[in-house]
Amino acid sequence: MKDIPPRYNPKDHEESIYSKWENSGLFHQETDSSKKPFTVAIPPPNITGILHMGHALNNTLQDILIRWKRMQGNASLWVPGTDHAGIATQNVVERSLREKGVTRQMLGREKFVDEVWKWREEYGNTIIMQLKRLGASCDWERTRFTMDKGLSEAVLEAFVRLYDKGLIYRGNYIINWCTRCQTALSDEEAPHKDVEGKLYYILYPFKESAEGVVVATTRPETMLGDVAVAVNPKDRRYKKLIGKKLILPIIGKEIEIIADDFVDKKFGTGAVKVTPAHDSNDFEMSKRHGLEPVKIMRPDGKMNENSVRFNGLDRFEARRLIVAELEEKKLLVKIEKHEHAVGHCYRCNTVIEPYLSLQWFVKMKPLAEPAIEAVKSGKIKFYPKRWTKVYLNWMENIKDWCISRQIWWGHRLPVYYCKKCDAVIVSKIKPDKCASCNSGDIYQDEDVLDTWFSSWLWPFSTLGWPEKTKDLEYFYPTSVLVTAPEILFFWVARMIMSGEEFIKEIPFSDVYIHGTVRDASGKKMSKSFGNVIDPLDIIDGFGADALRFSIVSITATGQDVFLSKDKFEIGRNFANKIWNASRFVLMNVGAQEHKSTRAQVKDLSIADRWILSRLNRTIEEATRALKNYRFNEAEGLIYDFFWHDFCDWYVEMVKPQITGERIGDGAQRAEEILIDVLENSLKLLHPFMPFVTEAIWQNIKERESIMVAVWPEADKHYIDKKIESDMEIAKDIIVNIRNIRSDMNIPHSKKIIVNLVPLKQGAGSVLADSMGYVKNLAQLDEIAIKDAGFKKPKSSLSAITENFNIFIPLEGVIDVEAEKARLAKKQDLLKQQLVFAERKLKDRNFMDHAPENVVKAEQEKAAKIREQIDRLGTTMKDL
RNA sequence: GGGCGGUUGGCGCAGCCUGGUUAGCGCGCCACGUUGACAUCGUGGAGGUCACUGGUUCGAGUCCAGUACCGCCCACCA
Repeated sequence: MKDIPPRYNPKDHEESIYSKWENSGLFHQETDSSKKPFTVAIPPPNITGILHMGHALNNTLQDILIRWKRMQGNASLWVPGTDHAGIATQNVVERSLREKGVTRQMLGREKFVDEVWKWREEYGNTIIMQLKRLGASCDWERTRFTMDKGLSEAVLEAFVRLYDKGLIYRGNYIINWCTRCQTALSDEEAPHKDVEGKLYYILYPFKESAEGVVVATTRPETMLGDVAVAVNPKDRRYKKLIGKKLILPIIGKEIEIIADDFVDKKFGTGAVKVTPAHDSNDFEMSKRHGLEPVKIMRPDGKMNENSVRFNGLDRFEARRLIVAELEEKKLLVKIEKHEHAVGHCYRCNTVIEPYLSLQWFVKMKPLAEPAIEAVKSGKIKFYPKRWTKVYLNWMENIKDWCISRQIWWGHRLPVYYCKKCDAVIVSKIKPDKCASCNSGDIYQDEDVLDTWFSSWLWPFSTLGWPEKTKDLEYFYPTSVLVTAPEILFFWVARMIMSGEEFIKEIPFSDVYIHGTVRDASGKKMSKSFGNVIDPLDIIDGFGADALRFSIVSITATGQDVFLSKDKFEIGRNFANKIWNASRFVLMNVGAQEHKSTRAQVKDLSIADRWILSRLNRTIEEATRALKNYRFNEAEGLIYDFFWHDFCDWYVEMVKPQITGERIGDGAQRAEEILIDVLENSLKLLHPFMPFVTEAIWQNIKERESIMVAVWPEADKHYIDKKIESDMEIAKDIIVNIRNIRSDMNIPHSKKIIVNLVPLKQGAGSVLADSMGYVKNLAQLDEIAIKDAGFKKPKSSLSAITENFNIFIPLEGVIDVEAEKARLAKKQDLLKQQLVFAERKLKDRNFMDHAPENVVKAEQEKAAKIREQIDRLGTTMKDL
């Protein structure tokens, strides 16, 4: 047979195997009416992204499903692609321009966008290349990008349809404003973080007297934009003050005390300053009371002309100075420490400013209804199902979605305005003239859409929508979405809404949500923490299969994953084990043609029947686990079977037949079964460890790829509980004998004799078939089953199992007298230890003063020593 | 404020959905081993009152209720 090195070196195989796969076209999937489709749309990574462990986990799981289904004979399609990631990408390109001393404003919109495209040509496919190293079997011919022509078309179509339905509107509202990115953000893009802040109590004096009302605020600088002070109408303290006038400090403006139910009597002083342009509650209040908002800040976070002498100062600097000024004027009553949640930009972590601004929104309630129903009715299922509640809770409290962004990289809103009459025209293409006044002076809205406005169309836009394509017809809805919990609201929920809205059909029936990848201490892996384990380093050092296997092995359904580098040794070692077990099989039996016809069950040995039972049980259970997205369970079952059943036991059992004398026709059958079990194991392993299984497969069958081998089906009549438990009896005896050998230091080369006395009716005949294996694996000279009257021979050790009493005469095997002496010496030593321990336990001083647990430990120690002494005593008597 | 997850040998985790042999796995530890697949290995061993309290049950690591600690997510009390 071929020369197979005794170590699996991933570097020798991965690259060539992957390019073979790519060239073979096996990743590509066309519509095929003879097959059932299985479709997965990749969560498109950002073009700025580089592969991290989260991606590695996410894509490994998808690849497992895709490869498994492909082997099961489905038309298995994995649609890959990338996301243009508006703000993130714009930031990255701006940063690299800045290094050359260029700002985007210097370039102007058009040139800047050109720069971004150039950047994306150069770096935007990095992550795609990295996915290939992981072994991802995506249909690369179908790679999509959210800014592609087709997908952009889908975005415009979606916008126009929603607008025509009245589900998109424009308006002045308080939105989340990032002063660094200088754009509006959706609520999801401005996650709240707990911050240790301060609560400032400020006196607003009455118009007529130095007395006044104290208000509490966390953002004192916003007082410059105050238009009122509000109290709860039921608050006795303030009831009679309602309608009175106050003088707004610093500004000197007159403001009124108003009454509003929103105000919480118990918080702060029960009086709240009203700043409609910089707080959403205040904005709502101002609408109720007909108050005009006053903006005091510019988009860059600096104070504006309404801020009198603070004009031009940064908001936090202004805060500091205003507090100082209030203190000086004795208007600052007190400052309290105050922990509260503050929004932060999800891209740059800048503190979000609630900001009054004219933006575009999607009305979400009508879209949410069918999406809620889809999950409630069970049409869409979450795995694990606890996410259902999280999803429903969010959907039922959904708020309108701010979709306009004040950046340049992205899909420009298909909205046009007439310069002459201010008419708003929403259209996929620029209209020639205004529909209402016929003017040709028309310009397009400057804003672009939220990145997620294109991603939410992903499951169908990638299949050609809005065109009615064959692909869409055949592959949609997709089968399962595999994703991380972080983007449940951003993406998963919105895709369900868009699917229902635009296709009238759910985008996927299953949502598998895996855990977050964290480091060993539980922190999220991120570049800024410096705790990143680079998947490519792991692939270089351990191999892609090792990375895949290990990351799945430590992923219980939906649990977070705690990673450290040494975990990848599990996968590397296993890949090597697979390689070497295969090497053994191929070197010994590979030369002959594998016959698929199996011998009749009755002709098989007990070992053969046992391994076939275990194999078929494993096939059955692993397949069921995969069906339920229990990846680590499936993998664990296959691992245990392959390593602990096949390698540890079966291979060892048949070794003498294979490598030795080849007695009888058992050898031939064992060879057939060896290769059969090996092939089936490789198939089971392939979705998890594609490279090593393919490398071995190519050694067995030169042409065909294991990718398209048929996934094994469990043949139930091989599954035999009786055989399995019979084998356990034999294994138990072997382990007990080995145990005695180990205890007595009997070398492997020393053959011994064993007598078995059955303890149960029929135990002897059950064992009859496996006597040979016991003899062989326990290195025995002779093994005999004796009857119940059998007398324990002199100088022998015994062990009791459930079914047998095992006697091993040791006369002539070891020097009995010397062994007795050795054990006696050991016993003496223990006895001495016991004396010390007991002395301690009788020591008044110790017993009275030592802590309870120490005393207990001491007692346990003594008990253990006593037990050991007894055991040695029995052994010595037996000898 | 609401919701969710975790707590199992020295360490990292399965097992809980579907209650029932002796609670598994990997690492680490101890002893032995170069028996022609594999030292990225083999054989054997030590090590666990399954966080706590109560309940359901013939039987609970597994189901129910509560407590404690750790972690995550959501939320406009300024």
